[in-house]
Amino acid sequence: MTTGPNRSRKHAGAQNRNVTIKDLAAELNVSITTISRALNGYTDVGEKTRKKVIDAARRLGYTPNRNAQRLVTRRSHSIAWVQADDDNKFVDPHFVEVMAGVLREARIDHYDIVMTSETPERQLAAYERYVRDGSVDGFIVDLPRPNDPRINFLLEADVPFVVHGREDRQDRYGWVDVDNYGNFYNLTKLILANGHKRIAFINGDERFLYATTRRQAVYDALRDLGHPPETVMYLEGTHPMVEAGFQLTELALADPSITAFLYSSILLATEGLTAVSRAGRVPGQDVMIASMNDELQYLNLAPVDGQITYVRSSLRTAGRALVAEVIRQCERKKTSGTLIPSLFDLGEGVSGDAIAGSVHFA
Amino acid sequence: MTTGPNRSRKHAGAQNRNVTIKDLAAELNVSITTISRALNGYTDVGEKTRKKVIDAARRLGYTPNRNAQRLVTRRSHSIAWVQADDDNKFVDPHFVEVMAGVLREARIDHYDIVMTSETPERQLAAYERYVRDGSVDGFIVDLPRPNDPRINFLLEADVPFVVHGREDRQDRYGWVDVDNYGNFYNLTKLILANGHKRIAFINGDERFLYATTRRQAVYDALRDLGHPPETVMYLEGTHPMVEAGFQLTELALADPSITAFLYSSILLATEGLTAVSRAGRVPGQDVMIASMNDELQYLNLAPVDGQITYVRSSLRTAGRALVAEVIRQCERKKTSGTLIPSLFDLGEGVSGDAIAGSVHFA
DNA sequence: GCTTGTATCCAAAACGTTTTGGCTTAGAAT
DNA sequence: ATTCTAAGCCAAAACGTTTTGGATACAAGC
Repeated sequence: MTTGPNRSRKHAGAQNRNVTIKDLAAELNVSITTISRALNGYTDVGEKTRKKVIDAARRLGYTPNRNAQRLVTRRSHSIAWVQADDDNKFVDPHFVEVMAGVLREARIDHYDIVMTSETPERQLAAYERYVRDGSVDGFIVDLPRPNDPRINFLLEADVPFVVHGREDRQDRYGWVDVDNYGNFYNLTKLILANGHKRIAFINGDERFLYATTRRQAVYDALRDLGHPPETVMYLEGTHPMVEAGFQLTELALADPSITAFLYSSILLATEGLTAVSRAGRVPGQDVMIASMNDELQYLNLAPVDGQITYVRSSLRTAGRALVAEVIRQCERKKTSGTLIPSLFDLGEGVSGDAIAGSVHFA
Repeated sequence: MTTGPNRSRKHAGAQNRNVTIKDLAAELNVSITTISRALNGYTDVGEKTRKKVIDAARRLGYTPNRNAQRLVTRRSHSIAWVQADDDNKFVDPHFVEVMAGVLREARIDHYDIVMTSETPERQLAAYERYVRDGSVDGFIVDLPRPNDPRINFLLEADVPFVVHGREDRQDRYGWVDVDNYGNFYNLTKLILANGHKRIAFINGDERFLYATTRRQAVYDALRDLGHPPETVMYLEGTHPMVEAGFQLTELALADPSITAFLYSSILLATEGLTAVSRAGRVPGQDVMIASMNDELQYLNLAPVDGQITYVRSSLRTAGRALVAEVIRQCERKKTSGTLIPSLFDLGEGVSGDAIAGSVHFA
């Protein structure tokens, strides 16, 4: 007598059997080939037959078994999105915003998004498994780091994927990104144009490339406009950038020569605003607060209206573009990078045009 | 000549073929049956053979094709989580918190979570399709409404699912919930015990049952402690409860007899705190702010420390329980409801014990 | 009448597993 | 010597599709 496998896999059993292509064929006295071809829109089935098939399919509630389809076509019509779960860190409102776009776009093309979280050490293993077991057709890669092993692997495996963000091999894969450099260059320029002599820059986590790019942009702007690097007090938050906004701003407030605060995220900025207000400083009057605004839907900016100068950029749009791109690759159309456009949006009390205006300061 | 289907489904092509069970069998000169049984831990394969198989599998990088497994076992080892995408509404920080738990637990049991967003009208269709095409083994249902059609359908289809929240048929399915009634009953009791005579209650969206339950709890507490219903000014936010906190609080502030503010979510509460402070009122001194705290990881409560009295309850834990329960059903163990325990957590300036203490007010 | 073409249809193979129901062989029990 | 048991292996069927390579019938062209 043989016994079952070690990890007992009891069957769900008693699953009310769904109607199959065979049932349909029997019902209509045609071959299963005809059913399949009728339903998939081939031209070699007569119009009356096709109608008969479609009607019967609807009537009997026939839906092709996805697993059989996946097996024979070798396509799963799903894409994987592996989250880094380094204990508590992957939860980030920015991420949800992207996800909204991802899910929306995937739905349109009838793709499924399969989401997993994995600890950093085991992430790569998850990718490998998904590639080898045929679970998914492609991948979304988030928050790339320098020389990211996930990208190494996916390039090597030659499997469709898209990156949210860029690194040095950006010409070898599809990516979607905001213009981090341009936006922070312009924000810095704007602050300087308003006469500020010292700036606190609260950046994101430099383990991720977007933060590095932003830092470079800020210092480049300083240099190009003839200001010394000491103009900025540089502060780095850790990902996801919470708890940081308040504390780091308080730190910067200790130096009274600082009159402008530049934040890498609107989330940091709103916290910073609280700290600034508590310290008795008045945004738009004796201090300027600038930030990137990723248009987090849940975040109510009404209370801080007119107190923060920001550049808007839709993470949701980025999410949609991500899926569009990876699906394009799955269907073997050409690969390309997508730059998500940003909008300059100035708070109240703004004078002049977008770049020159806002909270003028001697 | 016949032409292809209307919606052209080009194959991804050139997929470097993965190693199959046949390859492995050929390599080792054993049958595929033996490979399968060796890898799945059956006892009718010799130990030397099993070792040989396992070694070769690792060496050649063999991973069983998931789609073939799904087809033959009729189990997908994945569960669906369909989000309502009524344009902008499904993005909610509470949701992410639950998701963190969901993904974490799913990973442990090697289940995949397939996520979709669907417009409200088409949600049910998504459920039907998933049931019929064998994509998933079970479902997670979020934010149940009264007589929820999704629950009707899933009960009818007799397919594993779990509900985050409860409604009147809670004995017929597995669910996970916080003790909404108990928590708000106690919070109200606490406010009254501190001598407050008028309370503003900013609740969540009553289209969802948790909000209704909370309202009932508040009014029951009033009644049980002999206070008239007019004690509370009732304000309802719309889901997801953003933009509401600030405005509704301002509205309530217009009535100076109100000295306590009770919020359905810490998100509302922090916004409300801003409004209260702006109005020159001092939390913990001339006004009390109480709330449910769902332990949103990204939300920095340090700045508001000691100013809000709350009951803590982990949405992440709820997420984990959701998955555990639905998997239990998929594997045909018994079904049960899970109540997520809450913690009373009082702000600074608290006197006395958890229920009687906090911000005493004449 | 014979060929060619066209419109419909279909049998069978294939996808990569798991599972069923054996079949050997070797040793123990009779 | 025969029967029984257990250990170890395997061929074949099955899961539900899609796709290949015809087959059939009928009309048109010669």
